[in-house]
Amino acid sequence: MKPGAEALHNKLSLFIDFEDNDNEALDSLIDGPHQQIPRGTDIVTEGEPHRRGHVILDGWAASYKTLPDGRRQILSFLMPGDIVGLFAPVSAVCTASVATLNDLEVATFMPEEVVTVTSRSPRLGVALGWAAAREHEILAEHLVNVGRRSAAERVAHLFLEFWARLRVRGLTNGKRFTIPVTQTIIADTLGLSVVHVNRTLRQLSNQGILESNRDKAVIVDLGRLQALAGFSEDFLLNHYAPHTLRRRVEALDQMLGGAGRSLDGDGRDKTSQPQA
Amino acid sequence: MKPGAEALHNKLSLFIDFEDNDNEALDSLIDGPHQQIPRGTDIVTEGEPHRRGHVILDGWAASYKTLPDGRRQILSFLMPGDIVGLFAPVSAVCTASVATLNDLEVATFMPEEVVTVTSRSPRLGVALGWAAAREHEILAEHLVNVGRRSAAERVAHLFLEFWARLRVRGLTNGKRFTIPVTQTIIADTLGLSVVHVNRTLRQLSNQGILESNRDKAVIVDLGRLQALAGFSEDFLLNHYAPHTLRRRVEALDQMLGGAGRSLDGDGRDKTSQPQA
DNA sequence: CGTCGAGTTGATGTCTATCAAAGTGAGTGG
DNA sequence: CCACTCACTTTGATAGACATCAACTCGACG
Repeated sequence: MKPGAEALHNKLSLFIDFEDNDNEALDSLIDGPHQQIPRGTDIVTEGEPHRRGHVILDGWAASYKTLPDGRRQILSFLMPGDIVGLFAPVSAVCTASVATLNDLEVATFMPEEVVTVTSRSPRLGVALGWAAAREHEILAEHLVNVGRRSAAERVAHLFLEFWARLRVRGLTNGKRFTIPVTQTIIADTLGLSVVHVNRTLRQLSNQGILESNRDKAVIVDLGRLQALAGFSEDFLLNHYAPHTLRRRVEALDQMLGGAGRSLDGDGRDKTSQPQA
Repeated sequence: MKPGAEALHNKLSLFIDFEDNDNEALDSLIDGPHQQIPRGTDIVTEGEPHRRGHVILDGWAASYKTLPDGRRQILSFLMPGDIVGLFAPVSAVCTASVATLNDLEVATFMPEEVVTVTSRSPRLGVALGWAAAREHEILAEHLVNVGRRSAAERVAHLFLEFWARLRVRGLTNGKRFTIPVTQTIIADTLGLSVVHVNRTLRQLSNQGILESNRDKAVIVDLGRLQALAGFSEDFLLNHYAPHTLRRRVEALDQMLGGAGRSLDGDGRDKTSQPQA
């Protein structure tokens, strides 16, 4: 497997056990032309029609919306293994922009290739749908964050999200990880001012909870960070309970294959605990 | 067509021109057992496994998340024609609750019926996927709202959203419409306190822009309300430009038709995930 | 007629924004 | 090798938006 595809593979492994033809199908998404994109570039622009899709192989990007007066809200972060424009054709034009946060390496694909991929490997299609669903989850969690949490809680939660997402892809080094994210960007994610993000970060650092700068972050005291964030077990579960998820996939496989088998009893398996 | 299904039909008409078998397929979603649910009931509970799906025929509901200490964030509103649990099987347990805001009439369906429906009418499946994608859009818009707008802007935007969504379904009476929404609920939607929502609403009323109470709202000065909200044309477009959307559907129809089989590209994959 | 949900209003407090400016550190060019 | 810039972080002072606390009104309801 190509090195850059590993993160994507790791991520999707949460949902399905890969078989040969899944791998082949997946490869067809990342076999397209690769591209190096310098930091600070918009690879998607709000209001413009959709172009090619991108699989992020290395680097980070962020999707965002801007208001006429320049205020900006970041919606989500895209990291290695994430896919931009997966279901692009669903809307006429892009509804948000996507900007690179550091130098990015991507594989590009044509929108219709998604159809090809899912027809070659329906199971992979399902996994991709799941991945999209999780993005929806994360968006919802961001809304809670911004709507109902204090600055410190928001920051704590965001860093835990980074950590969790990178971990799943095998991109962390214990409690240390790389984040190409300035305080300005954090501010635009959390609906705060840069100054206040700075003070909050400083406070977390002084309290021996979290160290961070533009390049990297170190979780010094995980327990207190989680306590601060009120990091919900459910959220963790979605990230760390592949077995639960795998069972769901099997159930759905049946649905797709048998088109009408009963699903009774599905979902009763909320048993397994997140293994942090 | 059953009366309660009209809103759903209207909504989906934005995406496809209905044909006979589409109608039949759609009917199978609402032919299931109907139910009357009193106001203030949770029809879905965060953390519990998924049960049946619901098509809302009459009344409103809201999906929300709560924090351990009781703070609450409403994620989205569900009105007649909206579907709860459309793609439920994608996650093991519900990640948000759904509560009724007034007495609700719903049709219920089993999760696997979605598969049946989309296989009987792939075009309808696509339309359902589209609808889900739009919900994703609305969620993103809520995030911008809460993260980067002032109280007055948030309120203005929310009421314009209500108006737009109801209009599409033929549920408005000019600039007057029914909303079973208390100020407490608005507060939990916008990340504000009840008191401040009240003052903001009062201010809008005093300025002759918007009149509202628990039952209904009247847009008195649409121009100023839109100006206040910075209501983007894009957002409107997504709600009012069926022709654009229709063209996209045709394009996708071709993709689906060309690439092969009915179920592989089934609508489910085209979504960025169901509401809640 | 008392209770209850909802809306309203005033007084007070605080979290966070805004304004302003200085400090760091990597990278550039002379 | 040393200015010098640029992007980013940090810190102080001040202001404002919104939260919180508390109390009152009003209509619906049993």
